[in-house]
Amino acid sequence: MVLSKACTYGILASLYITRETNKKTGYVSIGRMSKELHISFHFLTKILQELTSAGLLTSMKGPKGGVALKQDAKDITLLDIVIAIDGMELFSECLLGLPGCGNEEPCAVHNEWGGIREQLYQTFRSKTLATTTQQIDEQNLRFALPELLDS
Amino acid sequence: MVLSKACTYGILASLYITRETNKKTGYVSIGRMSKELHISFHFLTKILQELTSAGLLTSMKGPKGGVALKQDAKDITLLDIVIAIDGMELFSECLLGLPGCGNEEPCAVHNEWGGIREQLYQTFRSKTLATTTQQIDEQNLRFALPELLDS
DNA sequence: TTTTTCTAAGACCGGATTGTCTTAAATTAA
DNA sequence: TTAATTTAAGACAATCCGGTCTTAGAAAAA
Repeated sequence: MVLSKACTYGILASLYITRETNKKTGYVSIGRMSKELHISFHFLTKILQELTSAGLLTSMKGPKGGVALKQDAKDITLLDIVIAIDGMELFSECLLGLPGCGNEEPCAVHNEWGGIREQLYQTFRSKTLATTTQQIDEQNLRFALPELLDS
Repeated sequence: MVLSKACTYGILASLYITRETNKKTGYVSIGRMSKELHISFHFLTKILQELTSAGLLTSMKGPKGGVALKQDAKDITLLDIVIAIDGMELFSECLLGLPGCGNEEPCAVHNEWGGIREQLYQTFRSKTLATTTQQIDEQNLRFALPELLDS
């Protein structure tokens, strides 16, 4: 798995918050969000706390409370969220896990992976919450988990 | 982590086997290999068993036994090894983990991730054990874990 | 045949990640 | 002030992966 589950939940939740705060001012309830995105409430809360302490979100307790973007949606990138939750390892580590791998001592796939990794970085960096939610609305893209089916 | 540790160990071991069987005929001892690559013997054994049951290696018990490539080194790609150990998920799954994501119902990063994923796939597919070991020798590339330092 | 050298196979443990639950604290509304 | 709503925080359980260990079994050598 390239991104941890916590990280993908963090991205989906951030997109949800962006769309909701477009509609109405104020905070978005974590309880309501967890229901609509089909993510465990307590797990989602923990993830959003990480984004809050990273300075990407603010929160408010009590009735009418919830979370909101701390910065403008055009100033938060998906890269910010990935780094806040999963850290920088994805963009710095050797694909084969060789500790000293670098330009001086490259491994067998160092150059290829370096290029791919850079594209991944630029992809996350170029997508802000604003542009991504706009894209979602225009192209009717998916950004939520489906309800789990009972089997 | 893009590849599991088991998968990277499988790649490193396969490259080692290719280089050793270049020198002498017959089988490569797992015990000796685990020492030189600094990988746990029993863990390496488990990984090599997966590669054996996937048809990439053969094994022989007893003295002078060990493992060997079942096919020619130019017919085994790094992709074969990745798929044998980690499966196809890396090359098929949605980056955001949305179950139904595809061309009909794309997620917000579907197209970008699709392109990157394809490059990753082609990189692994284009590198055979033969070409990669040749590259390692010519360019003096790293393909083994360093000995762990006592601290 | 017996011993030694190996791989085969699977039980087992520890730590990280994922996910659940409970309690506390803050804020609003009545 | 009191009650209701909501996040904060942390304990806790379950699951998966990485790694270790033990026993079995096969093949070669003595």
